Parts: sequence; structure tokens; C-alpha cells
Amino acid sequence: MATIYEIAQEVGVSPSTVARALRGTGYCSKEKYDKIIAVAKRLNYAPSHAARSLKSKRTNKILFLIPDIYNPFYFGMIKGASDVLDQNGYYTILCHTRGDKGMEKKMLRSLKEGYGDGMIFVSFDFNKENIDAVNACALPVVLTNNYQSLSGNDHFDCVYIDTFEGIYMACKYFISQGFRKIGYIGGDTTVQTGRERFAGFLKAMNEGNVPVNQNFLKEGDFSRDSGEKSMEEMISARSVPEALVVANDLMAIGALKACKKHGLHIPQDVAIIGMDNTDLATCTVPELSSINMKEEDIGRYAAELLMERILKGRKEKRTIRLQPELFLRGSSRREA
Amino acid sequence: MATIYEIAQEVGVSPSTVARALRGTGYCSKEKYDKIIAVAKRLNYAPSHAARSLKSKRTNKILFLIPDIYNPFYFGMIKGASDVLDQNGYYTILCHTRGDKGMEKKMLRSLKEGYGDGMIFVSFDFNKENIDAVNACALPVVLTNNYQSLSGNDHFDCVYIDTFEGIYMACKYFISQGFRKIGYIGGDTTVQTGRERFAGFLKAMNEGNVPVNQNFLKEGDFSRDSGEKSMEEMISARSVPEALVVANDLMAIGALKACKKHGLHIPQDVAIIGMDNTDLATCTVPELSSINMKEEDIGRYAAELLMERILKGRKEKRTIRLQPELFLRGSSRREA
DNA sequence: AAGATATATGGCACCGATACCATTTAATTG
DNA sequence: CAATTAAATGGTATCGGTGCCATATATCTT
Repeated sequence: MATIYEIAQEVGVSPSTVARALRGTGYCSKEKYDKIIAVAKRLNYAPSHAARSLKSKRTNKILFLIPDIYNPFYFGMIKGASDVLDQNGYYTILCHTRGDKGMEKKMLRSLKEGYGDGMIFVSFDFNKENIDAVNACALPVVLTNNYQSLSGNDHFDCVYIDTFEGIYMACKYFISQGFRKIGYIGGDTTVQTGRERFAGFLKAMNEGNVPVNQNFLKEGDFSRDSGEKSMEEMISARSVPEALVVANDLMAIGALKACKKHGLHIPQDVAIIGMDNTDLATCTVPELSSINMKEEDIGRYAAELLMERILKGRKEKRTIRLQPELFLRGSSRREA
Repeated sequence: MATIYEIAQEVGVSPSTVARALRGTGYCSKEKYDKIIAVAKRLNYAPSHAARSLKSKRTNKILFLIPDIYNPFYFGMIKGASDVLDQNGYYTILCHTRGDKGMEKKMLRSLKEGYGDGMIFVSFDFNKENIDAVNACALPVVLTNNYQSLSGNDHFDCVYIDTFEGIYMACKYFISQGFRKIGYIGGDTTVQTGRERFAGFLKAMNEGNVPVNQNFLKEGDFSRDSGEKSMEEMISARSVPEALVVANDLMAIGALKACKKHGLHIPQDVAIIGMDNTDLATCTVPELSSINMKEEDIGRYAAELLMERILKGRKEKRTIRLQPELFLRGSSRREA
């Protein structure tokens, strides 16, 4: 690949002049400018990204870590963020971590090494290890979870939606509709996001004085298959709730499928509310009621927080909290 | 961020020694090694990616351009590719182009500037402009389409699955089952992949001596909504085919929804076959018959082609062609 | 016309690693 | 024990830009 030196030699000017011409800043006569551009094109010149960012300390790239590319919930976040980043002249570089802690650390190290100017970090679970890694890299990182600082020394931003509140409001709705046999298919409670959701369920049940039936409680892994399996288990154990809150849409669809397969009608036999309100929710028959987790807003805010740090030099920590909304569709209607 | 020079000064050795110690190659006494590592940790050192790749001319990154992050078809490709790349110590950097030609060119320029060591390029459509851009950057690029070289001078690799064949085999199946009123919801025929699919439909109909009814032909944009809208149009025009081939799963699901909404039974009233065989195909009731486009294999082969070029220095052009498979499920069964 | 300002261009240090060579000291060998 | 060879370390050019300063004209002021 050609360099500015080769172009300079060819045209008969100094490398400085070539650099100015190609960058379009600083003085350069029309005559030389044209020559330089022509030669650059002929030699198929492209400025070296490495050389530029070595000197200028900027890459114009933002890393975006997502734990599960099969989950449509994250698409909205990506869209929201990349819209904002695009507008500010930043590239969005996605990285699929699969929730793997090793991969996350690897990418945080890469950030520290200057792969990008900042990061939007989505993870199923934040623990001391990856939080330490976040703090260790001096570049701005935004977490999209509700991270309760343990040390108080964390200096990163957060934007998150209250998942606890989401499940809570779904349960409350069922209770307000007179349901008493309410089930819950949750996610992995060894990770934060799974725990929060389950806590929302318990609080609503408690407040509504609705007994928690252990047979109506299942734990999946946020995949459709695990939702289907959980429902199958309840059906074959002959303990099927009348209303079911599911911790994400994928599992809700799995549960819905299992019900249909065994002749249970939705919502007459089992009313279902999912979570995330993804595109999938309107793909089913009946359409799935779901909790809107405003993922596009999360992405947009996360990008804005980054831009504030990078472009405006903000130093102090900021946290943004969003409220979920319940979208009622066919799957949760109470029979008259 | 600390540099090897600062560490060298602190420990009292030369930068060369620090570099050797940190990289773990070359000679270094245990005593100094330990000191260097300790100081590096204390100063929170991270090697500068820019400096390293400027000198070494390698980034260990592969760019992966996807046109639509809402389409699960691409996830398998990403998975297949990143598995192979991971194994070889390369990062997969995803970039969502939204099929935007400007964005594609921007990323090809970035590649040329040395942002990555190679690229897997997925696009709805390849035209002279972006093909020229591919040829212009001396780094290896793999296209995941069937690109018919016009100039014969192209030096990039391709791995693709025959979409023509896919639609063709779906139509042939319907014809073999005795269907004569066969409809088709296609994609944008101004782009290559849309044209190929439509050609497959026409060839099968022609070979089977089945008349093509214009009322059964619709053109969508590969989104679920457009599939729904197309079907709605046929229904309200009272010209509904008995069998329907749809150019991707998303549109097929849209069509399925429209049918259900208007009381048409699947597959009794309308038999449907989708394309891509994504996870979505098993989310519907009945499950959607679909054409398996082997996206994970495409991704894997694409990554392998890149690795051959980068690690083994292959120069000559290679093209890999895969054959689709028909997966029959509930949505296409012929009534007895 | 003298001084100020704008335009045009070149020179060079620098960013932070890597690659390679030179030098010194320690260990091995016939 | 001299001759090799291995181990340990330092020195320095280099990658390809950017940023800043110096210099030389050209144009504009009053």
C-alpha cells in the first residue's frame, strides 16, 4: 500500500504537503492539490489506520459487546446505539461474547490496548472480576445493567431498565385480573438479571397474598427450548397454572408451543405474558403479551453517555434508569 | 496509559528487555522478568494496538459485514465464522451495514486502511461499485454470494449457497404433490438475490407446465410485515393460491399470520414453504416447512478461505458452492 | 512603501511498539 | 583451558502518519 512519502516523491512535494492535501486541512495550492489527489488515486492510497491512531490517540470506533446474538432483544439496542454513533462519526463494532467471561475480558483488554475509544458493555452478569476489568481500562465504558456498586469507586456509566419492575407489573396485572394460580418461568438465578426478575415475581405474589406454588416455578436459560421444556414438565406433572409470567419472549414462545401441542388453549386455559416485547411477540397466534423493555432507548442513551464522555469530556458518573411498559395482546386476555 | 519506556525506566532496564519480557519471547532473566511484570501490572500497562499493528502489519481482526441484524439467517453465519476465527486467534468484528452501499464502502475503506486483516462480506446485492471497492483493497475478502464475475479480473473468494436451487426445489415439491395453484412471495428483484430466487420459481413452474398466475405473485422486502401485507392483498383480492413459496422465513411467517387472521387453515387451505430454515420456523403453529440454507457452513467456509489466504498465503481464487435442503414440517402437508 | 496578514510549503520530532544487530557475561565442550 | 555456544541485555532504525514550527512568497492595509 502506498504511503504519503511515495506520493510526495512522485509529485515532487514534501510529505507534509501531501498530508495536508489528502486530509483537506491546511494550505495547499489548487495545482498541487489536484496532482496529489490524482497520484494518490493511481497508487491506490489509503491512510494507515494504525499510524493515524498511534499519533492522534483516536480510533473513531466504539466496541459493542453483546452476549447473545440469537436474542432479538439486543438488536434494538444495537440499532439505537449505532444511530447515535453514526451521527457523531463513530463506527459501531459489534462483538459477540456469548456471555463468556474470558471473551469479555479479552475485549476489555483490547479496549485498553486502544482498539476503540469506548465501549457499550452488555452482559448477563457482572461480577467483581469483569467490573475490575472495566475500571482498569481508562476509557469510557457504559454498562446496560443495573449494577449496584460494591466498592463505590466505580467510575463508569450505566443505563438500564428495571427488570424487577417489569416482572412485578406483569404479575400484578394477572393478580388484578383475579388469577390466583400464577406460574413463573425464570432465567438462571445464579446471574443478576435472573435474580432480579424472580424477585419481582415474589414481591408481587407476596403483596397480592397469592400463594407461591412450587410446581408452577421453573428455571430456564432464556432459550426457546428451555421454555418449551419447562412447560412440558408442568403439563406432564399435571400442575398447570392458569396464568404464566415468563422471563423473556423466547421462553414464552416455547411455553406457548408446548401448550398448543398438548391441546391447551391460550389464553383460555393458560394466559401468558412474556418479556422483552420483541418482534417475535407478534409472530405467534395469538400474539404474545409482553413487557416492553425499551431496548432501543437503552442503546441510544448508552451511546449518548459515551459521546458525552468522549466529545464533551464529562468526568462524573451518570446512571439512567428506564421504566418498562406492559403491552397486552391476545395471549393474556381473561375469559369473560 | 503506561508504555514500555516508563516500565523500563522504573525497573532500570532497557525498553528492549521490557518488550521481550512482556511478549514472552527472547531471553530474559527470571529476576528481571518478575520485576517487569510486577511494574507493568502496577502501572496498568497495556500494549498499544496501534503501535504494534503499525510495525507488525497485522491486526488479528476480521471484519464481518452483515446487511440485516434483524434477520436470524445471519446469526448462523456469524457463529460458523467466529468459531473458526476464534480457533485461529482472530477476533470477529461485526458491522451492521443495513445493506447501505455507503456504509459498505466505508467499511471497505477501513479494511484498506488496515483496520482488519480480512473481511467476510455479506450483502443483498453486489454491483460494479462495491466489487471495484473489494478489488481495490489488497486484503483478502470473501463474498458470501454467487457473484458472477463480469471482468474476470476479480481476485476474491466466494462461498455461497444456490438460492435459485432452493426456491426451485420447493416449487418442484409442491408440483410433485399435485398442487397447481402455486403462489410466490419474493424479495426485491432489483437485487441479485431476489432475482435468483424468482428465476428458480419460474423455472420450476415452467418445467412442471404449471401456469403462472400473476395474482399469486407478490414482491416483498424480506421483512415479516411485507409478507403479511402481500398475503393480505391476495386475500382481499380473493385470489389465494393453494400452495405458497416464500423467499424467506420472515415473510413466510407474515403470510402465515395473515392467513390465520382471515380464517384460512395451514396447510389445508394454503400450504406454505419458507426459506432459510431459521429458528423462527419452529416457533409457529404449525411449524414452518423451510429450505435449509446452511448458513453456519457458509460462515465456516468463509472463515476458512480467509485463513488459507492469511496464514497459508494462498493466492489463487477459490469458490465454494453449497446445496440447499428442503425441511418439511407441518405447514406444507398435503391433505389426504 | 513599510508593515501586517494570508497563503504555500518544507522540516522534523513524535506516537509506542517491533525487528534486528551489537555487546557482554555465563555455561558448555572437546 | 581455550574455543564455542547459550543467555542476557542494550542500542537504534523503522512503521506511516500527525502536529508544530520555520521559512518563503503573495496579498492586503493604512
